[in-house]
Amino acid sequence: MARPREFDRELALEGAVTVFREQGFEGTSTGDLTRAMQIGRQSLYDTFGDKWQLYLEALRRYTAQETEAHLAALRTGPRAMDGLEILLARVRAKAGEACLSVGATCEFGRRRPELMAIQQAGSRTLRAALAARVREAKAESDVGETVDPGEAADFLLASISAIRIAARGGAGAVQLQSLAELALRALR
Amino acid sequence: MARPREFDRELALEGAVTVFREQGFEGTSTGDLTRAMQIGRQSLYDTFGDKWQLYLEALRRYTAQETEAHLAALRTGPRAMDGLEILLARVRAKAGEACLSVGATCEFGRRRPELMAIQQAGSRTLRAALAARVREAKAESDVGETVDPGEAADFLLASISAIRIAARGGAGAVQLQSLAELALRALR
DNA sequence: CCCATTATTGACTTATCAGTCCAGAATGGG
DNA sequence: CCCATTCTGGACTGATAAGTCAATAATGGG
Repeated sequence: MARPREFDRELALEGAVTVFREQGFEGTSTGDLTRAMQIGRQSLYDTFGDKWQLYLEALRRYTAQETEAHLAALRTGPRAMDGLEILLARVRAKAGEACLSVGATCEFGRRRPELMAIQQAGSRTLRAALAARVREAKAESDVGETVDPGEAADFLLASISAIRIAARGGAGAVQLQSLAELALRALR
Repeated sequence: MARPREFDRELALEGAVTVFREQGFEGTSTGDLTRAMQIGRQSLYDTFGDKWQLYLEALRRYTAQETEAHLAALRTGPRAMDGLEILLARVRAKAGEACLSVGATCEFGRRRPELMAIQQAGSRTLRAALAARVREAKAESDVGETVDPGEAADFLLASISAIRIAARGGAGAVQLQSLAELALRALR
């Protein structure tokens, strides 16, 4: 048999995610990547194809993990509104590191269909879960009757981005909290 | 006397702003710049220093213009709340082109002090004007009594970014409108 | 009309980038 | 213990990047 690879593929990918989050695609060199991933240049190309494929895979991984974490937070009870609050609390707590999804959107806009597809796959399920939770919260009278759950879901997704950008721009924990509070206030 | 320059400095700068907005700093080559600015390579370096200096000046110009436009919208009456609505309407209408400020924040975070300084200079005056207007709207009972004007101002700034990111990600006019409506609803 | 001065143009330099090649090292089934 | 296979690391390549240089063109005060 052949020599087994010395590095952990998932661990390496995680390293790539970290660099791409901080520096974006264009701002990251293959040297940055091999250093962060702790693998050799050739291993990178053998394992992931090229820089762009690696970026796509990093985004896929990031999106999947992030979506999962959001869904888990959202499930928190007892009331649906608790889930929404916990979700935003998590976003605030993790806002110190840049969001790869926001970064990708800023960097490429709608120019890369493959990118759009990955983004939308993640946001669709999240949006649906958010809308469902808003509907519950409405039934529990924590959300106003005139609020459309779909619109609210989009608004919450946008608010998550807003909190993350604010953090990247230097907003402190207190400010992020008031952003989250006001976002939820919009649903009352 | 010497030969006068053949191009309009301000017009050239506007061209630079356009490219940087769409492609970011790292994503823009000097070739992209000279093409968009309609000037020669040497003229670019003679007039603006280097790519980074040009980026800073583009951001300064963009921020100044954008701040001015926001302030003008904000002044609209008769009620203070009208100013806020008009401001967000303008943001929605212009969201087709990327925001250079959001782009800079995503691309560089808090890594470049010069960049931070330019950003903050613009957002300080805008934040103050927003807070003042919220205070007025409060007096006119269009904004809830428990709302802190400073926090509301930060929230509105964040919402502006959110609308722009949503648009860059492909959100349509209808969706942007509901985002703006919900943002204002938070102040009620 | 001349010439000091500045603008323009395109060729040039140096560095870095993404991606490839190759030689050597490690593995484990036979 | 051998060797087909696969991994690894460093040297290499071609392209493109930012930034400079030098030769030429245009201007207008003297």
